Amino acid sequence: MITSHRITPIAEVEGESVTVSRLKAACSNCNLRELCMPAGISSTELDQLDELVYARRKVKRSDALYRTGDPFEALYAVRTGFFKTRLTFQDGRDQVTGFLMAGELIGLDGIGTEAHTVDAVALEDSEVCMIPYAKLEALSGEMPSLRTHFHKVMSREIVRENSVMMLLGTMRAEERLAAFLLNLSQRMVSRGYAALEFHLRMTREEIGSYLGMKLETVSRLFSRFQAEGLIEVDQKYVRIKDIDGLKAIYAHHTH
Amino acid sequence: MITSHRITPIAEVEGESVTVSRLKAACSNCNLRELCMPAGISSTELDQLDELVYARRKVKRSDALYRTGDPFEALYAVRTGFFKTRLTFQDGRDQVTGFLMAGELIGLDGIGTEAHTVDAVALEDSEVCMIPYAKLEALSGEMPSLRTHFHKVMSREIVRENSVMMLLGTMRAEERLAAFLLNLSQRMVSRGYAALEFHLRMTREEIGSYLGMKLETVSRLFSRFQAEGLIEVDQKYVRIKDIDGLKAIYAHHTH
DNA sequence: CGCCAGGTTGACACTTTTCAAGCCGCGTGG
DNA sequence: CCACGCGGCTTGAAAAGTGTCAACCTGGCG
Repeated sequence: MITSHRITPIAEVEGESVTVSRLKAACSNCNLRELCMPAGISSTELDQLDELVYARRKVKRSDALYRTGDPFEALYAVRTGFFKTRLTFQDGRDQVTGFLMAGELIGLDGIGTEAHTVDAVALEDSEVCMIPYAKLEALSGEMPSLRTHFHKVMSREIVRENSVMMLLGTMRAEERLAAFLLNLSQRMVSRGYAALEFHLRMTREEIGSYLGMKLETVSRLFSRFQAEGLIEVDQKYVRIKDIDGLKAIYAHHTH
Repeated sequence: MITSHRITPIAEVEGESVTVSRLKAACSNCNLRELCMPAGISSTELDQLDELVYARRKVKRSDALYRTGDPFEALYAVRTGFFKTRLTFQDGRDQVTGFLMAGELIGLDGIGTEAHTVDAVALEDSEVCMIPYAKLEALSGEMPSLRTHFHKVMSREIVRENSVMMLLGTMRAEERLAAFLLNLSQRMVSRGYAALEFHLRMTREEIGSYLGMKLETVSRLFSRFQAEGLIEVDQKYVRIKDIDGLKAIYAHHTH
């Protein structure tokens, strides 16, 4: 068990303003605990978890939390802000593989090869809790509830990606965009934000990249959804006016 | 620790011929060990692993190893044969999310919700090793090397799915099919089979489903690849004649 | 104040799907 | 043993959906 917390320099990324603070991150006080950590955990276990979270780190908008090829050291839980993960193909094409908000875990891609396979980029000024992976491995040996929870988190990521595959493989552009808006809305709700009104943190191009379409198609669809009275859009601002209408597009499958 | 191996009935799936045999599956003797299990494991640890694999199970062609909604009990390592996993959407559309061959692990989708979220279907008469998940959880508490290995396997599955997302999101049909053939070829090689000649275990429709295109498109592309001298196709038989040509299609990105 | 990234919209091109017809090969049953 | 049926595959022609290219707009920031 670690009793004195050493402050050591962490991953200095050239040319970027990365701040690491030892604030004693304290899962035990964190209001994201429900999202982030195993439910029904005992208070002694919670103390152990507090050992796990090494430090917080601030990441400025458009800076990378890590990059493809970086050695894998830690997982990160988003405290505040918004990230995307981006996979770059050998010929330079890239694709957004995920958008991450508060309480979600970034970095699972690195475990398998001990190096990151995607870039994680902040879409707004953000803060993460850093979870050194070696500690997580060790602690999960002693703490079955943590282990089980961690496995569930990974499995759910696999399942999420399955449904993205289905989205990309079988759905039309309008269905994908409806699914995307509904998914965002739902995640806002579970964080206590308004369900039907939000600011997009990403550009049309990033949305399109995630959904496998061009930015022009995204833009046209926003316009069309608005014309049909489903939503109200003004640049990054979106208000869902007819959620059932969106659900119908997403699921009803006119064919 | 379990010393006497009880033979209890396992998941009786109605109307399907599922055979479970207690053959003392014995990872220690298994020629798939390199694929399936952590490298550099000690022999005492290997004995522990043998405890983990509860039984083998035969699955006939077109039967399901498990179905969406089935309670999650175990992971399965493919011993022989070939499987697909299939995700079904609420409106009935479905998509193949993976093809699995010997040494690969099926069932990770179930951990997160304790119920399976896809169907796993044998594409030929197959046999799997059953790994009860509760045992894996428990044993991974005691055995760091197993724990680490398991986490890597899950992470690699996430990474694999990332690259399928890229395939579906950014590549054209011909690029996807080339990527598919190259991937199959590579996996054959790592199992000691011929790299450039194989029998497809899946239909055009299943390939198309996995790659997000219609079976007619798959068929046309096979014909075109053949006409261009890249491959030789006769129904399920495929021979790669110009692997560099395929790689060029996959990666070169004519645009 | 002017630039520029990000967004919108139109016209047209291209890829892939859809629909349709026909072929092949294999297993089943007469 | 052969005929039949049927799933799986191939191919063509037309339609639909999305991408490409281009012009223009807007708002924020240096």
